[in-house]
Amino acid sequence: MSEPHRLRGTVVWLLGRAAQRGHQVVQERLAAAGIRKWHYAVLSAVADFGEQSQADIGRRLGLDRSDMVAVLNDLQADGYVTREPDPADRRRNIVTISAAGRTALAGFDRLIAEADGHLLADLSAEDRDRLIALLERIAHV
Amino acid sequence: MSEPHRLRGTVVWLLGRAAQRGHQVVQERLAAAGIRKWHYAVLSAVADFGEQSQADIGRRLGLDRSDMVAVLNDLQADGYVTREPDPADRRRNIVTISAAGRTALAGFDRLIAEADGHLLADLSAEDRDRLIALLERIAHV
DNA sequence: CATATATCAGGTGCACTGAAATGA
DNA sequence: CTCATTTCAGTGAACCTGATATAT
Repeated sequence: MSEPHRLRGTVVWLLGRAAQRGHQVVQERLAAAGIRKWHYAVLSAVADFGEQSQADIGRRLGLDRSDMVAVLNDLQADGYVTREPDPADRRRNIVTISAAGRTALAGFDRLIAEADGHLLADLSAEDRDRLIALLERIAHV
Repeated sequence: MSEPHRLRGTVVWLLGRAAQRGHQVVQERLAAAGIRKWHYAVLSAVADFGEQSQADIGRRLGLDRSDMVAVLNDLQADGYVTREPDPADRRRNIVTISAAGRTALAGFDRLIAEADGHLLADLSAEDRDRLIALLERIAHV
């Protein structure tokens, strides 16, 4: 039950399959925590970079402005972030992580680390570093 | 405009970004040819392995039975494949590539090779081999 | 009876576009 | 007036499930 030789030879195909498996591994863990991958990414950005506008977060992560609204609606409903208009520029919403958000994020971190470990179970530490270095050169960074 | 440190450290995230970029590079080329990635994959499978049922192709590629129907509808409408009931087992459709399908596939091959080359432009031949080897160990293969 | 195939209907997450309202 | 931000409405591709008709 092997793949066509054309597909086995293409990196894009292989990359897609690997990423799909990675996504599954992550998703099944995050789903148990009630979130999806973009919730984790946005919450991480808010935690790392402090108060910032939605547009800033979106540009950092490569998340569309439209999807950002939906993700923040969820995070806000869960009490993980707050949205307040920026007094200095009232077009903007300042997004801030809450105490509950930090606590939840710590739990999500463990799930992500577990997913990463599971995905890379067969690779040595050197292989993981090599893979990361190669992917960074492809992902445009 | 950097990423959160949590995301930069996770392979799943990086893998997803790299695959997304790869998908874009492929998609914009295949779209110009009027197909999508699964059309190429299915056509490749039919070309490589000869006449076979839809279910066989789907299992080879990891394509859902439901989406397979839609892809084959398109390929058949384009005259790239034929679907005929198997006389030996009339539940099955025998899928066969046509002459036009082979001609089109040769063109698609060039597009995919170009996309792969573009995606891996910064990598040496050794790096590409290393990347392929590492991805195969992740993709489960 | 159980199993396999092809098909259809539909749901969800994701990437993306267009337009509107508000404000700098 | 131009531009940026947020929000809403909606599209398309990918992934997946359930149900049905048909044949083994």
